Amino acid sequence: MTKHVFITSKGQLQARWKSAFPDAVVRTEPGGDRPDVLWWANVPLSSAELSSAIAALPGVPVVVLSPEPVQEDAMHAIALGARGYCHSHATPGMLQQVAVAVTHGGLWLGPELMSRVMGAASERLLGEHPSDVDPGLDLLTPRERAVALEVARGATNKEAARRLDITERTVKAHLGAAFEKLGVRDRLQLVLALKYVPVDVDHAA
Amino acid sequence: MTKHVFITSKGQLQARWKSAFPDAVVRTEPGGDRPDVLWWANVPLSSAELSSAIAALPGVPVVVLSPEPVQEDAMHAIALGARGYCHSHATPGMLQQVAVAVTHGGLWLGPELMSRVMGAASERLLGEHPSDVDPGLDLLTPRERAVALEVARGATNKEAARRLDITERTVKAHLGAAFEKLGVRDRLQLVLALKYVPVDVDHAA
DNA sequence: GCCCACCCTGTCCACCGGTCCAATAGGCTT
DNA sequence: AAGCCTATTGGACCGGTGGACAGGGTGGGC
Repeated sequence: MTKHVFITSKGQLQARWKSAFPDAVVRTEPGGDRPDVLWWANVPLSSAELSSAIAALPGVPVVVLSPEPVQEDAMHAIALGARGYCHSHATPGMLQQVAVAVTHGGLWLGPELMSRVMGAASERLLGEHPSDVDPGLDLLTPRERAVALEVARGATNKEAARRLDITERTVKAHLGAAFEKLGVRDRLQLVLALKYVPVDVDHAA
Repeated sequence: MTKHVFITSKGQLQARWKSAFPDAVVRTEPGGDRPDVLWWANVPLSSAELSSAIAALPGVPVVVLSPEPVQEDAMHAIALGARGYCHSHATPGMLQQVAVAVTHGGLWLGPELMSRVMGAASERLLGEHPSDVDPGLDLLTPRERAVALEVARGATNKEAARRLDITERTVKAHLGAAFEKLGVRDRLQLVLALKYVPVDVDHAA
């Protein structure tokens, strides 16, 4: 059975935690035994205390709970080795999700933070060389490509039609072909699929 | 029950995957239905295919499997939105661990990569942050931001509603508010406003 | 207390977007 | 000549989308 230990200076929200994990233990200091998940609700966030707590329990995932999530706090926590960062008012179900994720080796951050962290890490590690990502634009015919680029700039079908001097119907035809070739279902996903291409391409009428 | 779909160009290692997930399905293309986890064993790694596969299944965690893990490949996968990166020769037990972590909202990377990614993200986000924050996201309320991010991943209103556990109507409300605040007219331009800074609106007129 | 911002939901409706059914015409390969 | 790809357009269909009215609930500030 999974053992959960909550560290908190003030005794807040214990009811909610107990609801999520009936066997949870609430403490004011990370002493003694070895939990399966250590929930760090000790506000304000002290880097020193948190890092020593994490260091003292190698292999034990530590999740930081914050009453009002701040991305910068989250980044500090991650930098110190925390495996999760979550709203302390999260629902019991959410806490259970987090627990499952981190006890299985995962990092849990919440959608917004997660995408930000992943984006930042890629930027940092991939750096200047965006590498040769094949854009998929090569798969398209010239006309399909032109339409796709118009759409990727945020144009409606009607606007693209006017700019390319064709009917809206034709725009739809080319777009449909592009969807098919790129394996996407709508214009927004087409833009996402084209996102990773340097947009220096000029679109001449 | 969790449904696992493995995408692979050559049919390798299926026995091991079947061992981990007896109900797994192996395919050569990410077509049709909606799995709970999409395992991407399609080597060599094609950014376009992977990104469109990820975009086509918003909300479905995608885990990339590699016969010989390369950190750079892993970073590309992460940058494209994969929720995990793992050795394709991993034991069934390990794969199950990964599956559990990602299906519960986690990111699974393996200890070494994980610490590297987290370190890089911290450096990038804490170190020097020359206003690299999206200027638009700050204008939005937390809920509007969450909806906007779902939409920015290619989700429809309905899908965003399901993921955020609200009605489609509420998604529209938040989305409409986001449009208003960011001065855009539709979801596609919202995505452009969030991703790109240099938005030349010359053809909005 | 009242006001306000935020969050959530509802109905109605016009429009847009994507896909189905076609057709015509030019260029290219076989 | 036959066959295929590309480009172009038409009509019709229907679901997704966005705006325009609504409202109700909560929590914080004055």
